[in-house]
Amino acid sequence: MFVADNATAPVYTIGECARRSGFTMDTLRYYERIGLIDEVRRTATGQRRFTDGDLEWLGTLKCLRDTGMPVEQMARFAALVREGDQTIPERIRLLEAHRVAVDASLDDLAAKRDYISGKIAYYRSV
Amino acid sequence: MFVADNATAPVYTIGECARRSGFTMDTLRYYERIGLIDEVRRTATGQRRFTDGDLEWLGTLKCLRDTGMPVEQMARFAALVREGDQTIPERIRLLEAHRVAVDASLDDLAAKRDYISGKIAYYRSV
DNA sequence: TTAGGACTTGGAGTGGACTCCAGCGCAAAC
DNA sequence: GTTTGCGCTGGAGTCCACTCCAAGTCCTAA
Repeated sequence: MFVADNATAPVYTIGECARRSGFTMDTLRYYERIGLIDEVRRTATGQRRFTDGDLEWLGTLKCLRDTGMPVEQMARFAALVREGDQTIPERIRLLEAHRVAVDASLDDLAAKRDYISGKIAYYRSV
Repeated sequence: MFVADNATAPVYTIGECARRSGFTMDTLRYYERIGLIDEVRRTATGQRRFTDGDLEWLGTLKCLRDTGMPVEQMARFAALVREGDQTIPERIRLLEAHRVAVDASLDDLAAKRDYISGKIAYYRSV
């Protein structure tokens, strides 16, 4: 399920990977440079080839990023993943702390949405 | 209800206003400079004195800002408010468009929170 | 085989939203 | 009445997260 046959697994150019992941090509290269993505495999001539595994990881990164996690914290998470299974408890702690933050921002956002609705209703009543 | 007696209405220093509004003093001055806040009243020696009315407006700005509205769009909203009641229909349009955006980001955030929860559950199961 | 698009690099540049600073005047608490 | 601290200005600086660039190489479809 997670480990595809390398010989036949589809690989993606950076353009295709950008299309599929929702990041730009520049962002993908940037993320690789700062260590958010492991060294991406290359063709003999040096072009990047992303795998489905890379895409899955990028999906996780997208989720963390879009929920407001700073790049630096994502980098710490990426480092933990690289270190192996013994870091799973710490990864859990990190994700739980993040979930708490996301929940708080959901609550805050919902309250503010209601405030905006109230404002609209007020303007309509004028 | 909205128009207090100016002679006795409480006024706030910029520090107090910062504490109450949730913006920093620097941000308040910055917002005034770029026209997000009307010219704030001053003491004879030039110090700012914010009123409850200012604070109410700052509450609206905080709400818009915290829900992701760019400063430039808030400035357009502020300009509409300054122009008077005939701009109310346009203000409604602006706020409704913003509410749609906020709703979308609420949905997105909730979905991503669930993804994170799933990730945590997965790590726990390992 | 060749045209045109996709990809490479390191480094510089951008945009948004603040945030800080120096050097000063004013306030208010003891 | 002085010290401690708050506030003033204009302009420069910062931070984050990209984003763009030039000059070159590579890939693919006709």
